Amino acid sequence: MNKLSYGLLSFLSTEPLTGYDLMLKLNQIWNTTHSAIYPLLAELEEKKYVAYTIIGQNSKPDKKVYEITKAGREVLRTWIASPTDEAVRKDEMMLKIYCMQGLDKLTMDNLLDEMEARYRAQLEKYTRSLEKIIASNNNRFDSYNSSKFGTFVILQKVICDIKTGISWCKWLRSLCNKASAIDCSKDSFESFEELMENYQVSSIGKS
Amino acid sequence: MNKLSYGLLSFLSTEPLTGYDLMLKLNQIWNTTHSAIYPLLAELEEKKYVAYTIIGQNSKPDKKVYEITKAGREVLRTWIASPTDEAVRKDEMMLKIYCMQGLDKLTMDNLLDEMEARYRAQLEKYTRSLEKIIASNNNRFDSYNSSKFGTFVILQKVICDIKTGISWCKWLRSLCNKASAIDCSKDSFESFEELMENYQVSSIGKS
DNA sequence: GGAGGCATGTAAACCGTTACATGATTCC
DNA sequence: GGAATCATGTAACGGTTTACATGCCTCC
Repeated sequence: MNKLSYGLLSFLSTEPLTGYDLMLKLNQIWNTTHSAIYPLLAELEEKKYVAYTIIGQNSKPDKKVYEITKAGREVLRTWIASPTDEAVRKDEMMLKIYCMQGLDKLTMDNLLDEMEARYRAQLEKYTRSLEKIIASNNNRFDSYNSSKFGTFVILQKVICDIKTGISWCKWLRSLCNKASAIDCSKDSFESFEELMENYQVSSIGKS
Repeated sequence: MNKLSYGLLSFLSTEPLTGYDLMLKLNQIWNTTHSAIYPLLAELEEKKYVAYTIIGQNSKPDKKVYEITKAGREVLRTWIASPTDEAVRKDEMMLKIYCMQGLDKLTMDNLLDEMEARYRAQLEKYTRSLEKIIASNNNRFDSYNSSKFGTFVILQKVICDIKTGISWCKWLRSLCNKASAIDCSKDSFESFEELMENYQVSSIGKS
């Protein structure tokens, strides 16, 4: 049972899904491919943590719709109570940004353009996902036990992270365009970090 | 030349470092282990992209301090101009949060506690790193071409992401403690996403 | 005495991605 | 006609992690 196996069980815990659906949904928060998913689903089925039903479709290939079993939910519960590993992050763009001191203005501008465009594409994609989730739930959740509530709160975070990314791109671009030196001790310095701090303390810190 | 190899060259582009140092620094933005780094450094040395000097230390093991070569910088430049892959994210905690609909209050509270504690530990660690960078640069950067400027701007983003995480934990906890239903269409709904949006449009969007 | 940090390295096991493979339909 | 979407699967390769291996120093 590797982490992706638990990821599959997690997503099956709220609704029955095909391997293909699992790939699409999981990819929103956990990078993976269908080639990794199909063999794991077969293993989970052998272990009786999931069961599938074959649905024949006309004009589309047959599909296997997987459901989690009681044994599967039990394994999930054990995993959730066990220690959690740190998040894995590997962002090639950040490595390139690290090199900025050695880059000419044009290359730097191109990098920032590419980065901001990517964030904007992601923002549109995830915003649409969130709108769908909210609409399919008729604009309300009875409690955190509602189905789709997990997706709802995760999408909120993902979207905020992307927006932070876009703001950061803008902030970085303005710093690169500056003719004068950057004085970090000066009060007027537009520190990205400080801006965020002011916001968060005043708006959420109190709750 | 895989991505980690370029990561090593990136970090060597600003200062000479040992394999051990590279592991510590890279880990701030790119999860890896020393076992992956040492063989790659040997390969980079064979290809003449890096060169090392052995430094004998008393009371500590000898170390190999690596420097990037002209050929290495050339490869870096080519890589930076080439297409960039999407970031890889694998966060086990998010998978567990996805399952929240099936969790009892106690398990949920424990998860949120664990998550917030982790974010706070990260915040302290990265804040210290940032302070060191700023202090070692005497509170100023002449331009984006300054050494350490890459680390400076990346740390700002990392810290903001962590702070967003902490705020999100608080927001989520308040939602879980709510007795009444959550109405997303209502004006008074504390949408995490909307809060962030208001902030970012007013403070940075204009620049 | 044991744990942890500094410092390097190898080997095996495991995991993940890419490419191969198939096939019908829809859209440009 | 070609590309994209739905839908499943396997095989080979490459990458990553864990464990093994060493050794000295410092701090508790």
